[in-house]
Amino acid sequence: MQDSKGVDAGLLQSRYRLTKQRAAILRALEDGRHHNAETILERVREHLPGVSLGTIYRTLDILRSIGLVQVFSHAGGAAKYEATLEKHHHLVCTNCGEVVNVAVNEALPLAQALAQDHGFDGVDCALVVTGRCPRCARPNGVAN
Amino acid sequence: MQDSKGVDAGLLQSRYRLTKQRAAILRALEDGRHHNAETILERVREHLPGVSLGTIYRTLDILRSIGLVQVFSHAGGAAKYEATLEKHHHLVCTNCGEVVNVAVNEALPLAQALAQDHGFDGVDCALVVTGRCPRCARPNGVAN
DNA sequence: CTCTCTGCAAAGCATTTGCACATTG
DNA sequence: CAATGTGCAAATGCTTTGCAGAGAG
Repeated sequence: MQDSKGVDAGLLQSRYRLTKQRAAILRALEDGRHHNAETILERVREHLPGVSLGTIYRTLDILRSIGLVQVFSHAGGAAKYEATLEKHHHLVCTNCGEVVNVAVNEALPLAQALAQDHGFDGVDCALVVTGRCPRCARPNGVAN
Repeated sequence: MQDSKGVDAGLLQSRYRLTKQRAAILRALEDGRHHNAETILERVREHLPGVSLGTIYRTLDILRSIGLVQVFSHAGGAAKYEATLEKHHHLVCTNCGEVVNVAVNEALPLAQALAQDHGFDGVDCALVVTGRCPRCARPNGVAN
């Protein structure tokens, strides 16, 4: 909880209030992993039993809009949310939507240069590599 | 239509039949741009009026599962589908889901190395950079 | 003749939204 | 007390799926 100050900072700087629900949602994302709305609700309810799913979604959308959270959606499944903590890369399975974090060992100015060239505001976690995760990878054109 | 042979090749090599519906869907994606299922349906119906939306989704999922199509999903909107034509990068807006293609000027062995290290089967279009597109980019923490 | 594919329509489900009340500054 | 946030529940809309008939090999 000592570095939750750091996590909360972004919200405090924004035009949004830091309510106890929002703080709890940020706390639920502090493990740096990827959770869907349902899982986040469970984790938040451990501390705040009354919270509703609508609030989870509304808050996650706010956090996303101010860049504190990244979203990974894939067809036919719930989106996965991750707090923007430290700079790192992602491996996303094009089949099942699995997301794996990869530590950054070297700078990647190329990605940011690309983004800038097209007027994009780059975020911290800039690089996403898509492919088949080991579980989904199959020798040939075998479905799913 | 002369390079549709190339597009169709992947399907022919798979265990799936190359029906006229599937060929039409591939043709609808030949422009290399990003379309949602509804738009693809419209384009396909110009040639095959009877096609249903269910077939579009079923086919797109097959194409995705054999690597012929890439999907970009974002919360609160329809997924966008793109044929895997030439190697290129993507800029994805974390706010509105806008996808912009970026030509590849230099090789990116780093991304593929990352994927391999984690047992991922890399696909052709490997690099996705997430950020705010020019329309969504705002000076400060202003929502949406 | 068997297996695969398609159209249709219904179902499923994640996400969004309206509204009344609570909370915050 | 004015503005923002929340809970609840209903609505929305994309996507999936079951089934019967059509089509392909």
